[in-house]
Amino acid sequence: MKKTLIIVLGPTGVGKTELTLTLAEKLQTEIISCDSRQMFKEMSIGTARPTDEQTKRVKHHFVGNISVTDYYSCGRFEIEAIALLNELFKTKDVVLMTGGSMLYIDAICKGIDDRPEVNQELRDSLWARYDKEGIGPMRDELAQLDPAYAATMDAQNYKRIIHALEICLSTGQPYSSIRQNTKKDRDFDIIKIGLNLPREELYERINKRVDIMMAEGLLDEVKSLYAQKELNSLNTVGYKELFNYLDGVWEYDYAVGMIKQDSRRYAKKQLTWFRKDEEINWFAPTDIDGVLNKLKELGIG
RNA sequence: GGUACCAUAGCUCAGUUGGUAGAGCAAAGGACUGAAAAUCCUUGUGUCACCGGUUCGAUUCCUGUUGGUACCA
Repeated sequence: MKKTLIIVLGPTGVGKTELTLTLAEKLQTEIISCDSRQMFKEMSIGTARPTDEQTKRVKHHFVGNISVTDYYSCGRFEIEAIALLNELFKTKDVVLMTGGSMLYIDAICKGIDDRPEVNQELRDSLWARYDKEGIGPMRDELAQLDPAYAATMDAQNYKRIIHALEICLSTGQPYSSIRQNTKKDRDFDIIKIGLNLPREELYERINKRVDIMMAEGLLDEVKSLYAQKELNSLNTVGYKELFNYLDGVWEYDYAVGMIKQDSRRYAKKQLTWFRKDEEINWFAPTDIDGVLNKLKELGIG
């Protein structure tokens, strides 16, 4: 029998965790988190990571399993999560995945090109160069090394330009020749369940959740990570704003307001991404019966 | 109560020597294959507070009203 991966996705704060837990209990299975920030063990409150009580109810994977100082990427996630899925499918017909990291979801559903991992020294030197001379000369160099990519690139997006240069320089090949963007076939079925709410309601939930995080001690969590604030893992909503507060750049109330605003923007960005995915079956986060009926219709449960 | 100043986009404000108006922020839309909770792009019609007057024409000038702010009582 063909195995099935059910992915519960949606914008931040919509209520994925609770619905997925209920599903996991009904389906007697485990949960793979697909969240690029809940993996970091030092970041708990600010990422709304599942509680100990919740992870006791159902076994979770990729939650608090690495450190903020570790390097990670969607490429690694593809390799590790697919390996885990193969393992879980030995004993289970259905496995759940949930999260809102769009690129990570794509890495599982469609796969991602094999690409050499970043050489940290090269990356550091390119960023030092960017700080010094700006993106112009680097864009020109990339256009020399990879005219095909340069023709389609976003000329303002320095982060992507620098990464393309990284690949060109470390492999000696044009970035576009490595970026094949071919879809990998999976030997399991995928069902996508999307959760959403009317925009206003979603934003209210997000705002309220930020207040709850603050009450739960997010500021202390952020203080304990202050020394590492330059790490990419901490370039994260909820953390970057409070670093500004701790640095005296922002007032406390303003910083908390900015966490809310940045969270709302993140949710909007996620919805933009998900909107074009026609495979998603959309439900309200409380509509567990609707989800179960849909799954039954598809032969699950 | 008196005097002065203010009232323009969701917010903060600019502006029109009288020819119906534009910035920042917010918000919305979008791109996106290895740092993705990142990074980047696009989008500004609103009874110019209300009533009346002057004028070919008023958001702009004038009278009054309402609301706000400051000072004086």
